[in-house]
Amino acid sequence: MNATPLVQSFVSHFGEMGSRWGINRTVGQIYALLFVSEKPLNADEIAERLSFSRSNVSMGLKELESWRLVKLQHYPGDRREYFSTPDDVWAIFKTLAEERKKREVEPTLTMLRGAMMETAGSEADRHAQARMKEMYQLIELVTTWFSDIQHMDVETLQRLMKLGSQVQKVLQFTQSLSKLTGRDTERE
Amino acid sequence: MNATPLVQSFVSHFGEMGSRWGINRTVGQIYALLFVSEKPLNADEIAERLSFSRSNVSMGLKELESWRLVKLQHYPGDRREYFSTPDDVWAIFKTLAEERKKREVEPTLTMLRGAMMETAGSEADRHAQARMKEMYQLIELVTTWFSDIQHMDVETLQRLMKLGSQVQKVLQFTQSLSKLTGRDTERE
DNA sequence: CTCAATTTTCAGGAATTTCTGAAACTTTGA
DNA sequence: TCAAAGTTTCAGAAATTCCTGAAAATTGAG
Repeated sequence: MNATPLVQSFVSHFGEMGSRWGINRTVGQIYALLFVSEKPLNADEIAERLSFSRSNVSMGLKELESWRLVKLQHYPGDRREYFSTPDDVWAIFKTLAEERKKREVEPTLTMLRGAMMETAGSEADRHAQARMKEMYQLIELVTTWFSDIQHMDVETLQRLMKLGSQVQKVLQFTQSLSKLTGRDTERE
Repeated sequence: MNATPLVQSFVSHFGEMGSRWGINRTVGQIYALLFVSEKPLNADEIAERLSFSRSNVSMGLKELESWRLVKLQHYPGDRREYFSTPDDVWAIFKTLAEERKKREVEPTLTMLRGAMMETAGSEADRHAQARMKEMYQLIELVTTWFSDIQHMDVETLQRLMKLGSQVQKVLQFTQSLSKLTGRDTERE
C-alpha cells in the first residue's frame, strides 16, 4: 500500500474491525480509503493502493453498494466509475443503522413473531414463548424508537444527545405538567 | 437436537444470526438455548441438546462469560456448573451494548485520537485528518449519549422511548422556556 | 493426600470464507 | 457493427475459522 502512515493506520484499523463485525477485511479497507480520500477513486486506483486484485475490489464495491455506503460518479470523457463516500457523517450513520436494522433486526423480529403464533405443546414451550415475547417487545420498542429518532432533523438530534440524561428532568417536568392539564404526552 | 420445533427454530435462528455479526454459530445457539430454558443447564446437557462436542460447549460458554451474558450457579451435592441467562431483558440489552461499545467502538476512538495527534505531512493528510475528526466527534457524541441513557432507570427509559420523536416538541418547549429565563439547558 | 468427577486446553482435521486470475459480459465511441 | 475499455462472474486455491477428541489440568470429597 502506498499511503501515508496516517491513512495507512486508519485503513488497516478498518480492515481489522471490519472482520470483527459482519463485513470482511477488503470491504472495510476499501470503505476507509474512500472515506478519507480527497477525491473519488476508480476501481483500479483502489486495487493498486490496497494491493488487492481487481476482482476483489469489484466484489467489495458491490458489497458497499448494497449497504448504500458509496456514491458513484462519472467524469466527462472517462468511462470508468468513480467511487466516494457521502460527505455528511450523520447521513452515513443513519444509513448504517437502517441497513443493520434491516439485516440483523428485522429477520429476528419475523422469527419471533412466528414463534409467538405457534401453540405451545408443553410447559417448557410455554416458558420459551414467554421469554421470546419479552425479547420481542424489547427489540420492537428499541427499534421503533430508533427509527423515530432517525426521522428527526440533525440539529434536534444533536440537541437531544447533548442534553444526555438531563432529558430525564425535562421528562419529569412535562409529566407533572400533563398531570395538571390532564393531557397525556405518551403515545399508545 | 432434541428440542420442540418452537425452541428449535429459535436456537437455529440465533446460530445463523450469530455468524452474521461477531460471534459464531455455537455461541449463538448456546445462548439461545439458555435464554429460553426454564432452568439452568450444565455443559453436558447443552452439548447433548445441541449435539456439539463437550469441548466446543466449554469454549462457547467461556466466550459468553467474557461477554457477561451468562450467570453461573451450583446446586448442593452437585459439582457441575449450571448456566443461565439473566431474567431481565433490559439488563441483558445494557450488557450487550456495553460490551459492544468496549470491543467495537473504544478501539476505533483510540485509533482516531492517535491519528488526530499526528502532524499532517501533506494536503491529502490534512483532508484525511479532517474526515477522521468528523467521524470521531460523531462517534463520541453518540456513545456518550448512549451511556448517559444507560444510566437512567428502566422506567424513565421506557417512557422516553415511548415518547419517540415527540420528544422534539418537549425539547422545543424547554428551549423557548430557557430563552425566557436566560438559562441554558444544554451541557458543554 | 488420593482419586474420581469435571472442566479446560490444544493440535490438527473439517468447514467456511476470502481472494485471485481467467474468462465472460457490458458499454460506448467510431 | 465492431473493437476497445471497463466491469463482473466464478471455479478453485489460499487463508481463516471452527470444531473435535485426546490429554492435561483443576476441583473437591473422603
